[in-house]
Amino acid sequence: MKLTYIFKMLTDETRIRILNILKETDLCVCEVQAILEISQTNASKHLNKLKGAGLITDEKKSQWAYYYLNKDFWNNHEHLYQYLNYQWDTNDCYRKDIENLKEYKSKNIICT
Amino acid sequence: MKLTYIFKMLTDETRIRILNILKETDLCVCEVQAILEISQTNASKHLNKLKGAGLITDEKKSQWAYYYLNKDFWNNHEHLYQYLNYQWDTNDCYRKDIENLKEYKSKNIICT
DNA sequence: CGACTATATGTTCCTATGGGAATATAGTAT
DNA sequence: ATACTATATTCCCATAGGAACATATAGTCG
Repeated sequence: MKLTYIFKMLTDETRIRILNILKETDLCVCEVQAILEISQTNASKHLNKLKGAGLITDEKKSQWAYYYLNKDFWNNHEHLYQYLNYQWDTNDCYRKDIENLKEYKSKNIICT
Repeated sequence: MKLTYIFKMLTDETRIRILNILKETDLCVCEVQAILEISQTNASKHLNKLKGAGLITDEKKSQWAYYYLNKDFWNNHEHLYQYLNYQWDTNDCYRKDIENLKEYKSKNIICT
């Protein structure tokens, strides 16, 4: 895997935000869409891109596609993961997304 | 400084190679050009871009522009630096650039 | 001054990428 | 089968970015 290709995955704000919430828990497309307040197309496309690059994986359960961090990848890129975690922790935007995630989860909403 | 902006700086192979050799020593444009075997325009533009993003700094000495890593930046992005160092160390392409750098320096060439 | 070296910038071309809207596909429920 | 939900994909548009070439600027030397 080319190094520049990995960084390209990280040049989009939406993808960084997706990785941030996926580090907390696995999520399906419509949950990502709701939590980050982005369009379905957008969510699906970015998730697919991250999956293609191996940063995340998915698992289909009936009509849902659950996405989660690809442990193998991040174990092999430990420093990068630490770097991202620091950024996520210290940036209000990303922290807000995590709050949204928790609020959303607390509502026990079934995908609308 | 936006996180995605930093990653954008790292999506170009030439820029990654430049950072790799600059971590060893400061270099002027024509040295970068010679060591990486790229065009003068290319070297200058990428160096300027890295400088604009704060990843490197420069110092003008008569007609030369010496570029070097911006310590302040990399101290604030320690994990990212460690990640890059691991990549540079374990990748033959980058190691070859370092060899070229050392060979070039051993010749005591004055910028041609 | 003119010639030369080092560096920076502008122009053009080409490709890559993100987003929205619409559409397609697939699974579920009735 | 029909309706509905979840997800993926296609088309289109706008923009960004890199490379090459030419040109401009700046400093040095004679």
